[in-house]
Amino acid sequence: MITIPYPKGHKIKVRNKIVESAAQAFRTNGIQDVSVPFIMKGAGLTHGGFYSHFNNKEQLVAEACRYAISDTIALLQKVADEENHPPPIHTVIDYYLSPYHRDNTEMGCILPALSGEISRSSEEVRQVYTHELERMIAFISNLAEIDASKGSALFSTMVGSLTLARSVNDPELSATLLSSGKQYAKELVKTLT
Amino acid sequence: MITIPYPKGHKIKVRNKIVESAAQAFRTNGIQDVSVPFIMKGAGLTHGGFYSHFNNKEQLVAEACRYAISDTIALLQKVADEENHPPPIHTVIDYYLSPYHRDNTEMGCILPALSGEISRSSEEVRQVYTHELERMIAFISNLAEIDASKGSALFSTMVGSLTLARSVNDPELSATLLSSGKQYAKELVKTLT
DNA sequence: TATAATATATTACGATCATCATATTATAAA
DNA sequence: TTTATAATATGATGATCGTAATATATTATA
Repeated sequence: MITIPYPKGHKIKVRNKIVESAAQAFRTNGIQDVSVPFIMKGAGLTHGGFYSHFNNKEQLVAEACRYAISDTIALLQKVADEENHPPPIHTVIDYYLSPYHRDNTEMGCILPALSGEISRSSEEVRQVYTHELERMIAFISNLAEIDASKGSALFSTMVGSLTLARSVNDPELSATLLSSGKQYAKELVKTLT
Repeated sequence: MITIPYPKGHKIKVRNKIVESAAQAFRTNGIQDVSVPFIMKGAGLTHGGFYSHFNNKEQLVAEACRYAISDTIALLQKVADEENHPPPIHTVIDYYLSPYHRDNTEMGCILPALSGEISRSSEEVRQVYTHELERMIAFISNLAEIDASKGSALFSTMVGSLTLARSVNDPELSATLLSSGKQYAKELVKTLT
């Protein structure tokens, strides 16, 4: 009676591809600068089918943010597990404030790229963003073995340094922002009460 | 022979009003979300005359950034001069990471609001932005009596804390981001080498 | 193979954008 | 008061956006 015209799970897979495409595009070009047709093309589709997957662009923004931040936490966890010599939090700080992470925004943390725009987004999007940021701060605090208050200051330093390092034109200033951010972040972990 | 139909300095005054209108609008709503007609309306004009003042929107963005950051440095200088009891840098940190500054973006520092978008702007805009950020870091370093490297870490912490505090939905987390940012920024000034 | 149902593509709509061409207004000088 | 011209307004253009309606393509089942 009931026929299933496409393979089971097909739509979910396509939907995930759209979210992945959006997450990558948003990190590179912001939210407002990325159009629905562009996102759909990135997922190998045309724009028409978009609204059979999402109610509107805002809903996709929320899902893409959740996906991107979860993805970054998982990546940082992997980075922390890789090296055993320095404290794991040092490895994560070094990665987060590396030239590689600065220069490859499409694969990197979404927070420095989008926090400004998120402040002006819908409550739905901010709700998701808040929850994921809480998870990120918990992850960082746990890794550094500090409380959440200190952890939020640590992560703020990391985000601020990366944000500014990406915004400037001068390679030397950008390098200074990264390295001084690294140094202070590490000292913050052990020095401050 | 040569007649001057409008009062001397009239056009410059109007041009400045456009830049002020843009600076305020960009801080509140970002660059891409603010249209030329909207900016012109904010200056009491219609959109048509825009291109007799500026070659394009990008040029206005650069000028508005320069204006806004200079304006903020001047404001912070005033804040520093107001109170004499605590070290001036503490007064500035307290102001920068206050709920008032977080909640009144249209009058506040442009850097947390726009750094993400600036990363994806033209070289012309990034050039101006870089120069003004250098001035800001010099101002902060001088006020805190620390070197520019440490000053850039300090300012990164301030920017990161304010950016994240503005992006989240939860008042408690936002307050934590502000207060822990304040605390560690102050400790950074005196503690770290 | 034919059918039914669903996923995707094509096309269209109204809005808004940056930009530009042209018309109108305002005012200093004659 | 008239005139010349700079400053501003009006209106238009082509592009692109988010969104929706409709047509086509796809494939598990009968």
